[in-house]
Amino acid sequence: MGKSYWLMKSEPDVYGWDHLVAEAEGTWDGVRNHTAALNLRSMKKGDEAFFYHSNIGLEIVGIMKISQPGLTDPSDPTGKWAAVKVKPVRKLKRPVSLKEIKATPALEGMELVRQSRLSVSPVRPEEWATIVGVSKRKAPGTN
DNA sequence: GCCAACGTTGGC
DNA sequence: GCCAACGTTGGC
Repeated sequence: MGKSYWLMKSEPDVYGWDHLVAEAEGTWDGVRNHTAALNLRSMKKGDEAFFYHSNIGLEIVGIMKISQPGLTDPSDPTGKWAAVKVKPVRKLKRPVSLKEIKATPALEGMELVRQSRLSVSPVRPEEWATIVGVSKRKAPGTN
């Protein structure tokens, strides 16, 4: 099966892109929502994920890859919740904001938009390509 | 099994 | 700070 794409949210004042880069490899744990956990369990090694800054920033800042899938959440004493390990791949040339995503017709079906509270969501290949494309262009309204 | 109350997340 | 969306809990 081919590579899948994901979007993972974190509050940057708690754990942001720079934290992940500083660590070189991070454990994505603490997810306590069944839909998000199901998505975590569906990840395969080598899958790629957008790193999204929630609450502060509200934008996709970088791309990471799943380095170790199928882990048990080390922060969960019951051992029922899932986790994965991730490595940073690259920072986007410029962040792509939620506002811009919502303003892009090709992205209005994204889980990020449809279910805003979901912290780990799938991204369709065409949506992934659209966002990467947008990140290579100049931000709207700037010169 | 239904549903009201409550808690949490996250955008605005 | 507010509120909508969603999930969980507990009374009945």
